[in-house]
Amino acid sequence: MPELPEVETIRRDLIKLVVGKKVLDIKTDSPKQVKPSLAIVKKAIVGASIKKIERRAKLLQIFFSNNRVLIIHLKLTGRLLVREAGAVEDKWQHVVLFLSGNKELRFTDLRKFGWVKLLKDQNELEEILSGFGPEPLNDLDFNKFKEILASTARAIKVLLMDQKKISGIGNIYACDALLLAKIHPEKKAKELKEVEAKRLFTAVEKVLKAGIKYRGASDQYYLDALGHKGSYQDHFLAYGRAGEKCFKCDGIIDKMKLGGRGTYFCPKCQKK
DNA sequence: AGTCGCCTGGTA
DNA sequence: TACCAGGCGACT
Repeated sequence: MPELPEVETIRRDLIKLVVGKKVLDIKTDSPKQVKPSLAIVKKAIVGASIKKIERRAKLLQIFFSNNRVLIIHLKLTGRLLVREAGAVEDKWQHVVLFLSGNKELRFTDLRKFGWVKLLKDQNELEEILSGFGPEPLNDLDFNKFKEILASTARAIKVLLMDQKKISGIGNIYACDALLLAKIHPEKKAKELKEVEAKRLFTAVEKVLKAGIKYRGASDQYYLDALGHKGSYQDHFLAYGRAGEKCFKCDGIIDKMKLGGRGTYFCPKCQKK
C-alpha cells in the first residue's frame, strides 16, 4: 500500500517525467474515481501544462499552469504510471491523462478505492491540507511528537496511522517503526515513557527514510511511475513477516488484529 | 472507539 | 462459493 515513502518516490519520478507537459485530453472508464466529474476536470485542465508536483501525507498534488490543482489518493492499490502514447494498456487502468511529448499518465487501481479530484480553488487545498498532522520528516520535532503522544490513550499503532495526528504513516511503516523502537503496538500512546518516545521518534524517521532510499515497498501492488518495483520489502523488520525470525532477537514475529488491521510484532522485543 | 462500506483478486 | 484484506470517511 502506498504510504509516505512510496508516494514520495512517485512524486520524484513524476517531476522528472511529466512537469512541463501539456494535458491534451483525459479519459476514464471508472467515473466514480474522478471528482467532481470527468467533464469538469476535462474542462479545467485540458490545454494547461503541469507546473509542479507536491506531496502532503499520502496525497499527491498536481499544479497546473492555469492555477488549477488536481489531488490524487492511491489508497491501497493505486499506481501512477507514465507510458508512451499508445503503449499497451495497463492492467486496472482507469484514468488516463494524455500529455504532450507522446506520453500518457495512467492511474491504475485494482480495488478502485483511489481517486483523482479537481479542487475548486486554493482555499479548498488549504482546507484539506490543514486536516493533516505534521510531516514526520519535515515539520515534526520531538516536543511536538511528545505532545501528540500525550494527547490520547489510544493504542500507539493506531495513533501512528492517524493522518490527522501524524501524516504519511500506514501499516507497513507503523509496524516496522514499533519493532525498531521495541514498543508493543497496543501500548497506550500517553503511557509511553520519555525514552520510549525518543526511540519511537527516531525509529519513525529511520524506517521512512529507508523506505524512500529503497524506493518504496512492493510487497503487493506498489510500482513507481515507470512501473518498477521498490525494494523496501526486502528490508521489512516486522511487516508481513509472521512466523519468521525477529531481526534483533531469536523471537518469532507474530500477527494480530488491531483496529481492524493486520499488525505484525515481535512478542519478545515488544512487551506491553 | 468500534463498525460499515467502498472494491476485486486471491485463498480457503 | 464464500470470505477476506485494507485507507479512510461516515455513522453509531
